[in-house]
Formats: sequence, structure tokens, C-alpha cells
Amino acid sequence: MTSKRRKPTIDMVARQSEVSKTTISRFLNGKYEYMSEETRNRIQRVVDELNYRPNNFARSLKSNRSGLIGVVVADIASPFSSILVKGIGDLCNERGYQIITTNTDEDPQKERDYLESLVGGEMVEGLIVNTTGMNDDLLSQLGHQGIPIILADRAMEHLEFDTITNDNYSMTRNALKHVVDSGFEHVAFFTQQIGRNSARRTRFEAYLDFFEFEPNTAPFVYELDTNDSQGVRKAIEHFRQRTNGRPAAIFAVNGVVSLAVLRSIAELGLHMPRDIGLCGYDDWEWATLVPPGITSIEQPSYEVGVEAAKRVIARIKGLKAKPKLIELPSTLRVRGSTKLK
Amino acid sequence: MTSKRRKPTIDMVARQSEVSKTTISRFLNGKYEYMSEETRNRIQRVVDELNYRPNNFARSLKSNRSGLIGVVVADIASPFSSILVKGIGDLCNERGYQIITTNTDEDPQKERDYLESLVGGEMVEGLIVNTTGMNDDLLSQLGHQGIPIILADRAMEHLEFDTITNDNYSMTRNALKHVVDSGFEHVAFFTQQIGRNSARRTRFEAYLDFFEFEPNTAPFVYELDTNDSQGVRKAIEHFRQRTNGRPAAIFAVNGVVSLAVLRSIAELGLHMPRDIGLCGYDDWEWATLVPPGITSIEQPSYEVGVEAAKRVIARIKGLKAKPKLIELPSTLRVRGSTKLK
DNA sequence: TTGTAGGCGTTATCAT
DNA sequence: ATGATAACGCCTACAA
Repeated sequence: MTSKRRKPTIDMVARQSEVSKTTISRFLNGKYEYMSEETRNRIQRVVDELNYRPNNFARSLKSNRSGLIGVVVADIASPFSSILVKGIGDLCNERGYQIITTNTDEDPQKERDYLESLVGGEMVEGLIVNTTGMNDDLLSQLGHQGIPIILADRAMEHLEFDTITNDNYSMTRNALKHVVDSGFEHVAFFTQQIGRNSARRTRFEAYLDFFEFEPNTAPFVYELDTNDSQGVRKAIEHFRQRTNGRPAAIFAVNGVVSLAVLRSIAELGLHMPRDIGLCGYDDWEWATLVPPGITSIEQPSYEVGVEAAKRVIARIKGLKAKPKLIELPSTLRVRGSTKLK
Repeated sequence: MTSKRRKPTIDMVARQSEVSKTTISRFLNGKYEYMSEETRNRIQRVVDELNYRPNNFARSLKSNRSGLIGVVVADIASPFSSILVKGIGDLCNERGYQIITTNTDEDPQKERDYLESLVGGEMVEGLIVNTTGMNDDLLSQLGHQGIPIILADRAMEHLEFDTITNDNYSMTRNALKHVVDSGFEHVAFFTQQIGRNSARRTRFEAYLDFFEFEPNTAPFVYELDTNDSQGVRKAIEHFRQRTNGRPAAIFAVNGVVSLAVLRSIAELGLHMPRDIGLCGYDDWEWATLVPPGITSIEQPSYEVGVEAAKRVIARIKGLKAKPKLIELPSTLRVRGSTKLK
């Protein structure tokens, strides 16, 4: 099996075709105007015969272009990220780039390691990062070294790179308005640790602003560990007690939280929307199947990926422009969980 | 911004440290026994100062090792694949490899293109493929060229490469046994086009064998287009008519089909398990939330990824062994949709 | 302990 | 229309 014949090189092709490697190189790069019809055919034949493919590393070494784009996501297993990656991949491939995907698991240290290893050795020509938010300095530094960087979904503290997100602020307000208009008198904000995650921060701000709460005196903010189901249940019960039978709804900051809340609601045997309303980020294919249907916000993750990829390629090709924030519109899907009647 | 200073090379480091590139190279590869404490420190200082990183392409060119593993999946956006990729990524990174992920969208042509472009230019050292099943020849050929290939989840017609899947055959039988034991008298097999997809084929075989049906006379096999919701509804109604009020259940070949069936069941206003039972592949985090809970089979996708990665790295490192089929155990999660009481 | 020189496979410059 | 040759940045005999 596995024939150990070394891969053919441009030299072998040259020898077999009885021309110099220069000519082969020209052939490979489509510069046919520099050779006779006959030579061209002969080379073609030899190339096919040997099944020759130019070595990318030699090419990259020479040209300083790898055709590789680095993608750093926080959690590839989440629907949001995997669709994001799909969008990135589709566009990149269309444009002749391949992507190297790395997964940080929301761990800033891993993020640092990947960033450094990706750009370190000239490996990638550009970077699309869904950052933990804890490495602004490093990103900044890499940016200064000249590598194009695009932020996907999550922004940095300062707008230093092109950033593709969705309309977190306005859509959160829209959703809250919808909930209030539906008759809910109290709305809690359920979130994972906010930290430096820009999406969560923005949504939280929108929540505070909408209800005109002061940052630290907002009554119904629950920052929880979604793996601690008991904690989630307690939070829900606490919220319900405090609202004292008045119509109350939960706004979930993202899909992970929504799911945890849903699970706890089921465990507590509560009825939506009568006992508790629910609305929040991340729409799923099954959102209609869980009674009474879950009102949720659908993010344009595929499009975010596509835009990010377009932008990074534009930068690679030399686009000079001030860093820009691009907000793609998301969609509110109203379903039973917020229909109070 | 973007300082255009060229990246430092080993030469510059050598000059600044006032030693030869050889010594620098030794330093970079940790061969400290060949230099004095002092030289070593001096070099370290210069490296830090220049923020020097060796160029991977030059290294790869020289060593013929890229540290890259190609991953070809059929649908990165599906939970199954994204978790698979996560498993692959985690293991590869632990072992110092990066992965290039490509997404075929179940398109054999794209699959061919990616395979060729990945191995073509020496780009990757090994390949993990979740194949459409339509490119056995090409895979075979690439294998003969000497590149390690591992198949993840889906096998080829002949066992030519290490293949990591799960126990499709036995688990399908288990699940069917469970359904029958629960009192369902008829079980239909709902599937997407089977084609050359080995997972689907195996599950189908298990179904036929279990009920001792002849391939073409099995009464309740529905091969459908899951995007055609009307088609799915019709299939369900057809099945129910034919079973004439006797307890009947659907076995769904994968998560996409399960979801389509669930949606149709809801649209038809059927009650599970009374009007129809459901059981099938792919367990989700939300399977308990859709009443009465969906009985399903949880595949070890993360582990499949990890095993595939281990294996491909072992092959890269020179492991010679007959191709092996590794079946990882999956788990049947029994819930309300098959509890006839 | 350190250095010299040649080569990995391509491409680009300058000849012919 | 075609070739010789020198890079690209790194590694590794072989020397010293």
C-alpha cells in the first residue's frame, strides 16, 4: 500500500518535460503566453501523469501568502458559533481561502495561546475572533504587527478593529417592549457571568436603560451558573416571590441561559406564560415545539460570519479604512411564552 | 498603525545576538546542551526583544511537517458535526496540531475539491473525513499516495481506512426492541435519502433484520425530503391509516428527520405516544422539554472525534496496522414518546 | 561550544 | 519562447 514514492516536485516535472523549472512555474501560474502550444501540452501531460501538485509551503515561503485565515471561537459546539463558522467557511472558500478553526472554550489563556500560535509563524493571513473579551491587549498588539483582525459578534472595549455584531442594544429593547406591552409587569434579567463579554454587557445595558434602573439597584438581575440547576430554580422562585403574583417574565441573555431556565421551569412545574413568561436570545428550530412556543430572538449568525470573512479578506487585500462597527439586524420571534392572553 | 516592519527572521536574531543562525536554530529547538548559559540568555533576550517567531512555512518546507490536520465534515452546522469537530480540535491541539475545517454540505463535488486541495499541496499531514460516501475512489487514491486518512462516523464500502463510528447496528436493534416491548405493534422507518450514507444504511439494515423484512417489501419505509413538510405530514398520515388504530411508532434515522417528524406531529395535532410513538437518532439537550419527552439515541460524537484524532496522529507518527473499525457505544434515552404505559 | 554551507520547492529577475 | 540563478527562512550535516 501507501506507496512511499516521494511527491513529485517541479524539478521532476521539468526533467520529464525536458524544459526548465522556470517554464513549469510559468505553466503552473497560467502564464501561457510565454510558451509554445506544444510545450504547454507536453507539460500538461507530464503534470497529469505524475499527478503533480505544487507544494504550498514552498509557495507560501516565497510569496508570504498562506491562503489561510485563522478563526478563534469561544465555543464551536454552540449553534451560534457553528453557524458562524459555516458562514465564514463558505465565503472564504469561495474566495480561495481555507480556515483554521480553534476553540477557546471561553478560556482567555487558550485564546492567547491560539492567537499567538496562529499569527506567530506567519501561519495565517488574517484573523476572525469571537473573543472572550479578556485579551484586548494582545489583540491590539497583534493588530499593530500588521495582521488584519476582525471581531465577530463580540466587540472589544474600544473600536480598534472592524466588528460585526447584531443589533443587541435595540433588539433587546424591542423585546423588552414587547414583553411589557404584552402585560408583564416585571421582567427579570437572567444571565451568565457578564464579565467582559460585550454581547452580554450590551444587552444588560439595554435592559437597565429600558427600565431606567440604576446599575446596582436593579431589582431583578440574576447572574448565574447555568450548570447549577438548583441555583437556577432558586433564582426563578426568588423572582416569583418578589413579584408577588403579578405577571412576571424572564429575559434570558443567551441560548444557554434560556435552556437552563426552560429546564428549571419544567422541573418546578410552572406554566408558561401564566406562572412565568420567557423571552430571550437565541432562536432554535425547536422553539415552536416546547409548549407554548418560546419567544426568542434570532441572530443572523451565518451572515455575521459571511460579513466578517468578507471584511477580513478585504483587509488582507489591502483595504485601508477606519475600523467600523457593523450591526446586522436580528429578528424577534413572538410565540406563546410571552402571550399573556 | 500597522507597523510595516518586516517580521524578524532567524538571521536578524543571529546578527543581534552575535552568534550564527545555527546556534539560534538550536536554541529554538531547545538544544540547550550545545551552548553556554550566557549565549542562551543573550539569545533569549534578543528573541523577546524582537518578538521573534520562527516562520512555519520555512519549517514545514524543510521538515515536511505542517502540524496541520484536515477535517472534512458534511455539515458543520449540525450538532453532531460541531461536537465531532470539537472533539477533534481538543485532541489535536493537545498534541500540537491545528485543524483546517472544511464543510461539504453533503455535496460530493465539494468534497472532492476540498480533499484535493487539502492534500494537494502537502497542506495537511493527515485527514479526518465524514464522507458523503460518494468519493470512495478518490479517498482510496489519496490513501495510496500515503496520506493517513481516518473516517469519522461514516464508513466506506470497504474497510480501507481506520473508521470510528458508533454501534449503529446493535443500537438500532436495541431501540426497536424497546419500542416493540413497549407495546407498539408497528414501527415505521423514516429516513432521508439513504444513498451511500453508511450510517443510514446500517440503521436501515438493522431495521430490516430486526423485523425480518425483505429489502423491498418492508411495509413502512418512508424516504423523505425533510424540507417538504407536507410530504412528511402525508407520510405520517399514510402510516397511521395503514396501521389502522393499532399502536404505531416511528423510528427516525437521524436528528434532522426526528425534528421534521416532531414538527409534523405537532401540526397534525397528534398526541404522543397515544396517537403515534417516536424514537430515533440524536439526542438533544431539549429532548426532555418537548412533551412527553422524546426517546432518542445519544451518539458519542465528541468521543468519535477524539478517537479519530488520536488515530490519525498515530498514523502520522508512523503506526502501521490493518485498518480497523472502532465502534463506540451510544446510549438509548427512554422518555415519554415511547412509553405506551 | 559554535560556525559554514547546502538544500527544502517555488518564484522572480535577468539573460539568451 | 526558454533558461540559469538567486532568493524566501529554516534546519542539519559536517567542520572547527
